[in-house]
Amino acid sequence: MPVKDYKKSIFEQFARTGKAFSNAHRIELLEILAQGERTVEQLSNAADLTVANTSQHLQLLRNAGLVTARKVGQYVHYKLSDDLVIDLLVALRKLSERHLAEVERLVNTYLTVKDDLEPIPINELMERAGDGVVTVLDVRPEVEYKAGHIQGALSVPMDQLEDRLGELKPNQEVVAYCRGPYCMLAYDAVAKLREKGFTARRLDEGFPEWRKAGMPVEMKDE
Amino acid sequence: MPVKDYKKSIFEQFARTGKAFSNAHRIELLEILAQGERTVEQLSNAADLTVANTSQHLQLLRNAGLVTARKVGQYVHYKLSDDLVIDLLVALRKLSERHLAEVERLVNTYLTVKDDLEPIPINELMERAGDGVVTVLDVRPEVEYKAGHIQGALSVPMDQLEDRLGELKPNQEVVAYCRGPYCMLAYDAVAKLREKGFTARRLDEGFPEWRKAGMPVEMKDE
DNA sequence: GACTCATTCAATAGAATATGTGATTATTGA
DNA sequence: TCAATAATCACATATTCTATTGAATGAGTC
Repeated sequence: MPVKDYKKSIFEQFARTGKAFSNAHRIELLEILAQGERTVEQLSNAADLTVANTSQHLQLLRNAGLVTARKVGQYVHYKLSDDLVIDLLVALRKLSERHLAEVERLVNTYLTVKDDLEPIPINELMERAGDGVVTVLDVRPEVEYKAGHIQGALSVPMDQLEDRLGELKPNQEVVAYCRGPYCMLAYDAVAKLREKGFTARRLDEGFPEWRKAGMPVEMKDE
Repeated sequence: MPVKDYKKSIFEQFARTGKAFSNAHRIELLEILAQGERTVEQLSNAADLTVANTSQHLQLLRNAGLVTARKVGQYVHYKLSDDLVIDLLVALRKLSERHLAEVERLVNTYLTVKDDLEPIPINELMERAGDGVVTVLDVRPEVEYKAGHIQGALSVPMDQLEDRLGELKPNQEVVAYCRGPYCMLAYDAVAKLREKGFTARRLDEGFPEWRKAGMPVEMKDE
């Protein structure tokens, strides 16, 4: 095989990986999988796609080596094949934010409160959580909490927050987190908590970034 | 705009960036541009595409915000809009290498000498170049050298190497570099130099990585 | 102003992709 | 064994992407 063909085929291989990121639904699926393992049905619900369609996108992602599947009974569980996929997702987010004015517009329109909430960086939360002086609040749906969460975090899904305020220590600062930079659950939670008189901030990033940073993670039990 | 639409449009924006990386020719163009600024004609030659086709791919890349163009006389010079693009290219390479067995096969087939050549990492070259004890050799085509090269490097394009061996100090170690991890020029150069009795190694990575690492760079003059 | 050259544009045909529908497979539990 | 369910497959269709061709633009030159 001449060098020219070698070059051609290696770029084709890269493009195969790139193609996985060329469709909005697939990116959404990957972002959901960045939270943790999910079944096809869960994914199709979360991304609002038909099951067949979801399945096909997953096949493509699997062929590109980005996700792996394991069958448990009649369910097939998919997950990201490793953290390099998260690296690429993060690089894609950063690049898009930097270069597409439209992204910035969308983010500003929807996350206007962003600067008011004084986000706390991962490192700082890690230190302070160790001292036991903050309540770490996971406001994602319970199923996502069960699949993996920050060590010591309390699960209070957003839609139950108002009813369960009594479970929080009144004088302790609360740090809420959710899925990642474009997830609005934690914003809503902090707004609600402050409204009710709590001292609350949100984690700078989401659960995938926390795990990626090598910080302690738990599964299932609180 | 409801949250659902917001989510939809933000993933669509990410996909727009992703699409740029979904075609082998476009990735090749980006890799070439990672070397430095190029005109449309240079790009079309290097990537072996028609000018019109090259131009169209460049439009797409420009719309995605990945490259910028400036017109000088009748020539249009394109370059990467910033280093985040290189970050994404690198992430894409790494991910593809990890997950596509085919990439590994290609790399092994063509770069079998890889381990024999004891590549020198960027940091180490930086230290040793400061002491003036190594000759740094740029074996890319001269036009690429002129567009930017490692400070103090000597330009000896691969096809002239054999005729210009006299310009090298015989007792000094030579470090050759070229475009990046999949560029074979530096491998060929090291093999040739060793054959002729020189002590030669190749730089671990290429010029884009060197510049990216914040190491000193020169343009035009040697 | 006519000419040349680099680049872009516009139109087209053909290839690849995305999605919905309905059938098929695999597994579980009755 | 049969029914129910999760997931995949197979096909048809609409859409999008890509490469090609030839014309248009626009800057420099004679």
